[in-house]
Amino acid sequence: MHSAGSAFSPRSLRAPSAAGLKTHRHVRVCLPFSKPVRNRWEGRMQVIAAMETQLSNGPTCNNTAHGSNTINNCSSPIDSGNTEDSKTNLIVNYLPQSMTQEELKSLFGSIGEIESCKLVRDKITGQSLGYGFVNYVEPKDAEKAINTLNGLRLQTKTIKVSYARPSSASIRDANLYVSGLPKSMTQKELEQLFSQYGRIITSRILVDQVTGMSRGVGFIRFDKRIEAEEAIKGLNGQKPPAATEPITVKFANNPSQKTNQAILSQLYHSPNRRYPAPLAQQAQRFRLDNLLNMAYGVKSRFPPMTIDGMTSLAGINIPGHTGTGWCIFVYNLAPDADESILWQMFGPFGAVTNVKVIRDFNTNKCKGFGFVTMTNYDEAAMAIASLNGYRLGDRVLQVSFKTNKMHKA
DNA sequence: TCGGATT
Repeated sequence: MHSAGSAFSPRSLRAPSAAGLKTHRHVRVCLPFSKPVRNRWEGRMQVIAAMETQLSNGPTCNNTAHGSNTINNCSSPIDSGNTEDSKTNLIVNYLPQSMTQEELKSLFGSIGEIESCKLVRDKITGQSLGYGFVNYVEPKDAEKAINTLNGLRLQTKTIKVSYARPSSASIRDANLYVSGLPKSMTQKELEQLFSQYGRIITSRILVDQVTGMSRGVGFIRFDKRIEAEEAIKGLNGQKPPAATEPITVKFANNPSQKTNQAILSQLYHSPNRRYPAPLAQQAQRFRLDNLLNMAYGVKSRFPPMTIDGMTSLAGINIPGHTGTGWCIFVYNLAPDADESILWQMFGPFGAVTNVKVIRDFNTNKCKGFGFVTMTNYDEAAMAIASLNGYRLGDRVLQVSFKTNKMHKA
């Protein structure tokens, strides 16, 4: 966030460092004084100022890292001896979702002449996938771009600029999703665990945005797909050293899938939707109950605009409320229930952002319950009031806001 | 009978 009247904050730039890559994350920018260089900085600042003004603070979107440097990359003799790697082609990761190819070119063009520039987009939706490629004419400019733009803060993102690996089929689908990690495990320990299977390109442990604590899940991108396959064979279901629970290792979802799902969900809920869901008419029947509920003040009990402030400032717990919406517990689902039934049941009531059927790890059958996240309180309340007691097949569902208490004896 | 977590 920047103050009014100064769209550009110098602290969001990393200063160029004589030492090179890694030492200047918190160093203030010092403007060089020679005229051509100074103009470059000014040009870059204008671009960034324009972007920071133009790009609203929207929700953070998925990015994909395909680069060539791990975070604690120590340039090894093996790497530097590789003459096949391009010295002009860069991959830029963690771009703000709304940044266009033109803005990318403008930003990197302030360093030197660009041979080509490509922002990678989702094939179907055209949405940015948050990364792109910049190929310079001169290797010197590529190096300079890494030194001056890697780590640049744009919006809520810190961009990563590194040499791109040569495009190849063998490096595709080499990204792993890891869950069940001990909360105490560090990124370094995660890399140590996986490095026995190959060269790690990127690694990450996701953290809770409020507490900063590990969420026990993360990503490992290997250089080669076969390395990732071997890591799954070797580590999935295994206990890391000193861990009490086994970890799950599988191929990561494509980040564009979630975007597509969200878009489909939005289409589904658009006012112009022509074809109602199979259960919509049945759900409609319950809206009378909803009116009664509203008359009893269900909606006004938690004025939506104040919920976030209440929970964040006072730290109080409201059943079902999470940072991203209202979580609903659905009980008495059949063993063969799947996510689509939850979409069908809850979709007609409003914005559904997530559904989940909880399955047994071994049998993959539904354990009898699931969760639905809805954005708006009143729609979630309506769904609960309507669907609690709903007869699905030969089962009567129980639907309520999710609580924290465990019901196992 | 109240999870998993998808950068």
